[in-house]
Amino acid sequence: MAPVSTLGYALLSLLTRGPATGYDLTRRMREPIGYFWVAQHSQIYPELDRLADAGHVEVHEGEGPGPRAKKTYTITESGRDALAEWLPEPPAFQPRSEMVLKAYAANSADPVRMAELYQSIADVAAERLETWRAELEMMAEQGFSRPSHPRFGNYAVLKMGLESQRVTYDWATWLASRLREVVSEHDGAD
Amino acid sequence: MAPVSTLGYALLSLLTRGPATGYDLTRRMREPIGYFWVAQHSQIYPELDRLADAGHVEVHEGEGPGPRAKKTYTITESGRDALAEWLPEPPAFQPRSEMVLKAYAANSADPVRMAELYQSIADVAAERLETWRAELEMMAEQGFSRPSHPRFGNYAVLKMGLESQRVTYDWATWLASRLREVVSEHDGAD
DNA sequence: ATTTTCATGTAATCTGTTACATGATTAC
DNA sequence: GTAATCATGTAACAGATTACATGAAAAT
Repeated sequence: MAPVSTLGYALLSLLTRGPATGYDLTRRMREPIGYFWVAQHSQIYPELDRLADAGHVEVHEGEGPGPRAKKTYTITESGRDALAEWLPEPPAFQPRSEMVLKAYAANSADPVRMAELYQSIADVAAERLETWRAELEMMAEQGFSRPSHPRFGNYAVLKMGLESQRVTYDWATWLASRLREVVSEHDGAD
Repeated sequence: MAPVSTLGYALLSLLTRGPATGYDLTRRMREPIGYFWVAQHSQIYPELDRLADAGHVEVHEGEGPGPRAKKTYTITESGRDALAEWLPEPPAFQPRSEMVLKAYAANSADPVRMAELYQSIADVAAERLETWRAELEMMAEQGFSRPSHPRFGNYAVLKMGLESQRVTYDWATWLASRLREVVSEHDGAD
C-alpha cells in the first residue's frame, strides 16, 4: 500500500467535517487550517485520486456545472483508521519563514525600508489579531472550546493562529523600533 | 539573469557573516536561522554554483581533505546588492506545521495518545525555552541586541525562536490538558 | 456585459528530501 | 580499530507552484 502523504492526511482531516468535493476542500483548506497548512487545487485533485485508490475515501459522481462530473468524496472506515494511526505520531518539524530569514540579514539593507517592512508586518498582524480574537470568542460561545465538540480542532487551530499573530505583532513591532534606532543614531552622528 | 531563489538569499545572508565553504554553510544553516529555514547540503552545493554563475559569490579553490578541492565562497558587491534589494520586499507567507494540522483532527484519534503527544511537545518546548533563554541572554551581554551589531540578526532570530517556543509550550500544554478532560469525562460517564 | 463562483483536470517547472558515492583526518 | 568530522558532489524521487484549459450558472 502506497503510504499516505501529509497532504493526504490533511484532506482526510477535512473530510471528518463531512463529505466534500475537491473544490470544497480547496476552500475548507483556507480557514482556519490554512493558517498552518496550504494546498492548491492542482495538488488536491490528484491526491484525492490516490486516496480513492487506497480506499481511504469513497467517490460519488453527479452532474457538474461544467463539462466534467462533480465528484463528492466521503471518508471511509479505512480512511478514519489511517488518520487515527497517523495523528498521535510525532509531527515533522518543518520551519520555513521568509519573515524571520529576512531579519537574520536585517542590517544588510536600508534600515528605513526594513523598519517599514516590519512595521507593516506588525500592522497586518494587529488586524488579524482583532479579527481572529472575535472569531475565537464566537467559537467559544458556540461550544467549540469543549474538547468533545466535533469542531474542537477548528478552535485549537485558530487559537494557535491567534497566539502566533500576537507573537508576530510583538516581535515585528520590537524589530521595527530597533531598526528605527539605527536611523536616529546615524542622524545624530552626521 | 536567472532569479535568485529564497535559498540563494539565505546563503547570501549567511555569507554576510564571512566567507565559508558549502560544508560550513550547511552547519551555519542550523543555528539559529535553522529554527526558521532549513536546507541539506545536497541543496546547498548546486545553489552555490548558481550564485557563482550569477556573480553573487566568488569562489576560492584550495586543497581539500578528500578527493575534491575545497571551495571557499565570498559574497560579492553584486551579491550584497541583490540581498539588499530582496530584504525589504514583503516576505512570502509559507505556513506548514504538522503539529497544528494534527490538532485540527485531534478528536479523530485516541485522546490519551493525543494528550501524550502534545504533552511531549510541550516538554521539548520547555527545554528549548530554557536553553534559548540562556543563549539569548549571553548574546545580549555580548552586545548582539544592539541593532548596529553585525550579529544583531542572530539575536532577532533567536528572540523569535524563543517566543515561538513559549507559544508552543503554552498551546501544547493547554491542548494536552483539554484532551485529558475528555478522558476523565468519559471515565466518569462509564 | 462582465466578473465571480462553481467545478475539474493536466503540464511544466521549481523546490526539497533521501540515498548513493568518495576519501582524508582527527578523536575516542 | 571505529566513529565522527571535514569536504564535495550526483541521482532519484517526492512535494509544491504556476500556468494552461474548459465551461455552466449566478451575481453585479
